[in-house]
Amino acid sequence: MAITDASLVALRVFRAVAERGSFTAAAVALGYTQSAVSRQIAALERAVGADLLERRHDGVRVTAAGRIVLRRAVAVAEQIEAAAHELAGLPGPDGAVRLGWFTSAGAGLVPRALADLRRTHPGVTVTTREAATSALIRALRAGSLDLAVIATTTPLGLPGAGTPGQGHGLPGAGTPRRRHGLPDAGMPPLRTRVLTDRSLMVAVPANHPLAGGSAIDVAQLRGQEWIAGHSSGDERLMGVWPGLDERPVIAHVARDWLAKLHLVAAGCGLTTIPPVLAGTVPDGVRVLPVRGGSDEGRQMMLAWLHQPLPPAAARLAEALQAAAGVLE
Amino acid sequence: MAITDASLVALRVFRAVAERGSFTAAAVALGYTQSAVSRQIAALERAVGADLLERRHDGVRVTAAGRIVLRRAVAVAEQIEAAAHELAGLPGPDGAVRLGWFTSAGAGLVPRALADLRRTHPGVTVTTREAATSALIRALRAGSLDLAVIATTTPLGLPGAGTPGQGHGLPGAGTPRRRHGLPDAGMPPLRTRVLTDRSLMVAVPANHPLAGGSAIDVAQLRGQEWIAGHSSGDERLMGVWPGLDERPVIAHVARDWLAKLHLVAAGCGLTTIPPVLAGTVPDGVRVLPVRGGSDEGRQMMLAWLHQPLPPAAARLAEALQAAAGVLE
DNA sequence: TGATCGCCATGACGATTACTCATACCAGGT
DNA sequence: ACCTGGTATGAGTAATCGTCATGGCGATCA
Repeated sequence: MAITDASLVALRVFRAVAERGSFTAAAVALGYTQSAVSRQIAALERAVGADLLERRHDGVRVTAAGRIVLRRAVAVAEQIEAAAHELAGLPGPDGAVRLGWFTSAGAGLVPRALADLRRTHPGVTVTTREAATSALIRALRAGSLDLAVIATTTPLGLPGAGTPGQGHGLPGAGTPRRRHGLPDAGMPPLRTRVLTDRSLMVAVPANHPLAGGSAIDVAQLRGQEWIAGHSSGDERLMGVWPGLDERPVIAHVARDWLAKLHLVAAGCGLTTIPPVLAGTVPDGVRVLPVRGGSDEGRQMMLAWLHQPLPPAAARLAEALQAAAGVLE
Repeated sequence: MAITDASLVALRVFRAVAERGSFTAAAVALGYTQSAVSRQIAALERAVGADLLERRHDGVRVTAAGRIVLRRAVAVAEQIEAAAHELAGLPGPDGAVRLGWFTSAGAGLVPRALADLRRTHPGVTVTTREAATSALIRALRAGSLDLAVIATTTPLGLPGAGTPGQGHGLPGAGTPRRRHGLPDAGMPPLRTRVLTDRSLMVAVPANHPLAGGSAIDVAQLRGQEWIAGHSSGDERLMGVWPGLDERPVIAHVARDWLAKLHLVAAGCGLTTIPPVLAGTVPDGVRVLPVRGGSDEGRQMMLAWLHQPLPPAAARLAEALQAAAGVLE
């Protein structure tokens, strides 16, 4: 192999490791796991044909070959950054904003906010894309996204959740405050704002015995059949009630919310649902809060990197905040 | 997405397209298909968020955004090249040569040559890796390999086979000559030397009715059961006789030569085999030439990029040539 | 006008890569 | 002996990459 087989990602990771002297620290900073960093470094060393880092018990040291590659990695990054700046100077669509969102926010919040924004600010163009929260955070840092709607799922053990980061309010918010549960410890710190802070609910078929009440007692969830969400990495899609104190009976597994909700409507089982989606359920589905058991609160947050937000992004942020307020 | 999502491969492909004004020409030059080039450009354009190339019926033109990226792509390539040069100046193992080889050569030629070389030049260190011929050619061009043993499989329609390239002999060979069947039309031209030029053979079980003769008539291959090789891209692993004029009965599919040959020994069927592997068959297998039908000749060639070969690589080339001579 | 050619785009598919979680191993400290 | 901090690697899954085949478009030619 040769250094021409290296990837930009590997060079970026190597730089972060070299600057921090630790795979683990670089992983946190970049939003990867230590394992991914280790593999990227190994791949780069294979490509180069030399050890770039000397492993020690308390981290790593850059070798002579590593210093050569580091210098060039920095220069490559500068070329890419220069290209980005030059491209930014080109005429482009005014008011273009790139928004990322995690799955549940897609159906329940983003469309409403975009429709409102189109009415109040027709000049703002928004492109959106769905991703897991960890990928959204990486994209913010990489400059791929301007804004992201992220979920706080700290109780589920997200990567990078060890040390709470710091967040900031909207432009002009003043003193930084610590935000509880922000799933990110990277640098530079992201700025965030809480959009909603609600407890999870359960979607039941309208003709289900539990559908007649105003709330479900957690004990009544025992013995039910569940429509489980797909579980992958940090993206634990909802399905079984998180506080269920028995082994769940999983009748169906689906990733798609539409499929899940229609399965509920058809009487195939129950599923956990965030309140943001309550307004999107089809006929034949009731959404109910759960009493008792542990608090299953979840926050939905808006995150961004650069302060101040450009006007178009600020308008979008306001629209998202307003839409979330309606849902509260 | 952002330009930071770009890959070095995409930048390299974009440069080749921009310089040639054509996806198809760039594909030939780089050893890809037009389709792969098209996808790489599309991915890069998504990353950048702008069209880099203006499509026309007779090729492509670089856009304003494309010119910016092109300049930076060249600069990035220069940084990578500089790193390679600086790394080359580091103390490393003397006489290290990187050899690539296609599957059949691995068992039949390379081990013999390496053993000979170890005896005659113990200071030469060789690392080898297996790959399909098209990937080997790409690796030579990328500087990942110093030498490659490649197969000429032009009758099987290899990518880039349209225009024969030019080849040269070993150091000091003099005037360039056209080499028939070289599966490569990229620039700069590779230098090649034919190692063997033999006809394919058939491996039959020792107790098979066809095993008693000194050769097999092509008509006798009808109705036999075959052990087929895996077929993937340009790497058509051998199995069914290429000139068979009936629909083959495939009893087994295996990629591994050892497995294939032991299946033959067990009486499970016949398989096509290059002569280079004749000396590696286990007990219970006979290898026979085939008479009649079309000529199923195949060349095994040595290829490299830079002239003159460094001393260690030249020694390896000689060892491979000598080993091939024994097999002729 | 229809056929042909050259060129890029895209569907479908299989192989490879990238990343995660879980676990193993090592060194150092208490 | 146990704990902590750190890197390496097995296993599994999703995404990406590249190929072949095919489609669409424009230009040229008979």
